[in-house]
Amino acid sequence: MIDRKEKIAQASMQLFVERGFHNTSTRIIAEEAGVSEGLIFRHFRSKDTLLDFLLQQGADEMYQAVAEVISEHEPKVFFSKLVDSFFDIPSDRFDYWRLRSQIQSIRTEWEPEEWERYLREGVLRMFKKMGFSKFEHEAELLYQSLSGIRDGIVRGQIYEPEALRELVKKKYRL
Amino acid sequence: MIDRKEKIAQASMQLFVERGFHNTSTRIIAEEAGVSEGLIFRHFRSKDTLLDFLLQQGADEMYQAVAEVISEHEPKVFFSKLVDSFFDIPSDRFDYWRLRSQIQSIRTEWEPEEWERYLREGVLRMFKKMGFSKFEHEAELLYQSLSGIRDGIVRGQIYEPEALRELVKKKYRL
DNA sequence: GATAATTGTAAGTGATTACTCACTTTGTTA
DNA sequence: TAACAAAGTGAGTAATCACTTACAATTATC
Repeated sequence: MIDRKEKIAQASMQLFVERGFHNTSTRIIAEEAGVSEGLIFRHFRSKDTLLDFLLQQGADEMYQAVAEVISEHEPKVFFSKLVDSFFDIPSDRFDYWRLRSQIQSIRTEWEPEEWERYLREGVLRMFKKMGFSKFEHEAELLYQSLSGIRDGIVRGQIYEPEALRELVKKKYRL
Repeated sequence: MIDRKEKIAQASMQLFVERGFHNTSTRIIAEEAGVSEGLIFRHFRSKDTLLDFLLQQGADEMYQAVAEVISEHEPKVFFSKLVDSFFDIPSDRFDYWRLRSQIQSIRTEWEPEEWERYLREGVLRMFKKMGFSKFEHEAELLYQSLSGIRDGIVRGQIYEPEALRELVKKKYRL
C-alpha cells in the first residue's frame, strides 16, 4: 500500500529542485511518481497548489524548529541553539531550502514567512537584552551571515561546516 | 537609431528576473523589446544563448571588479575594498545578481565562475598572509557572510546597508 | 452485500511554447 | 547605382503545456 499523494509530493520536490518549477511538466512528475497525470490534479488542484503544499510542509517544520530556539532565554544557550539551527539541516531537507531559494527569486510578491519574522524578532530581542549598543545591526548582520552560510551548505559549497560552526560560535564567544 | 540587440537583452533581463527564465516566453520578450520574435533568434541563436549572454555580461563586469580588489596587497586596504565590493552594488546591477541567483538554483551543473574562484583564492591568500591560524575557515566564513549580505541587499531586505557595512569593517578592525 | 464515496486512469482539450523560414527592408561598398 | 550582406518581419511549425472529463477500480459505511 503506497501513499500516492506523498509519492507525487516527493517526486515533484526533487524535480522542481533539479530542473526548476516552470521547467518541470506535470507529465514528467506523473511519470517519476509512477501515477497517472490526472491524479496530480485530483490531489492538488493545480501545479501551483502543489508547489504551495511543498513550501508549506517545509515552513511548518521550520516553525517548530524556530520555536525551540526562541523559547530559550539564557543568552549563551540561545545563540548556540540559533547557530546550530542554521548548521544542523538534515540532508533530506536540503531540497526544501533549495526550492525555497528558487521560488523566492521567481515570485516577486515573496514575503518573509511567519517563522522567519518570528526568528528575526527573537534574535533582535536577545541582542537588545544583552545590551549591545547597535543591536539592530548586530542582529541583521548575524542573520544575513547565517543565511549565507546555510545557502552555501545546502548547495554543497561548504566542505567543512563543523569548522565553520565552531568559528562562528567562537566569534560570538559561545 | 536604436540598438535592437541591446533592447532585447534589457527586456529579457528584466523579464527573467521578474517572472523567471522558464516562465518568460520569447513572444513576450519581443513584445516588451518592441521587436519581432524572429529577431531574437537572429541575434541570439536560442533562448538559452540569450541567457548565457546576460550572465556573461555580468560576469565580465565582476571580473573587472574583482581584479581591482585582488590587486591590493596591503591587508587593511584589501579587506576594506573587499567588503566595499559586496556593498557597493549599483542598483542597475541588482538584476544581474538576482538572475544569477535564480539560475544557480535551477542549473544543477552550476560551477563557480572564474571571477569567483579568483576572489576566493585572493581572500584565502590574504588571511594566510596575515597569519590567521585557521585562515581557510576565516576566509570561508567571511565570504559566505558577505554573500548572504549581498543577497539581502539585492533582494531589498536590508534597510540600512551602511550601518551594516561599518559593523562588518569594525569586526575586522578596518 | 448493496450503496456511496473516494481514488485512480486514459484519452482527450485548446492554448502556448521555442524556433524556422520565406521574404522585405536597410546599410555598405565597389 | 548595382550588388551583396546584414537586420528585421510575421506567419507558420510540431511539440508540449496545464488541465478536464468520462469512466473504472477500490475502499468505506451501513
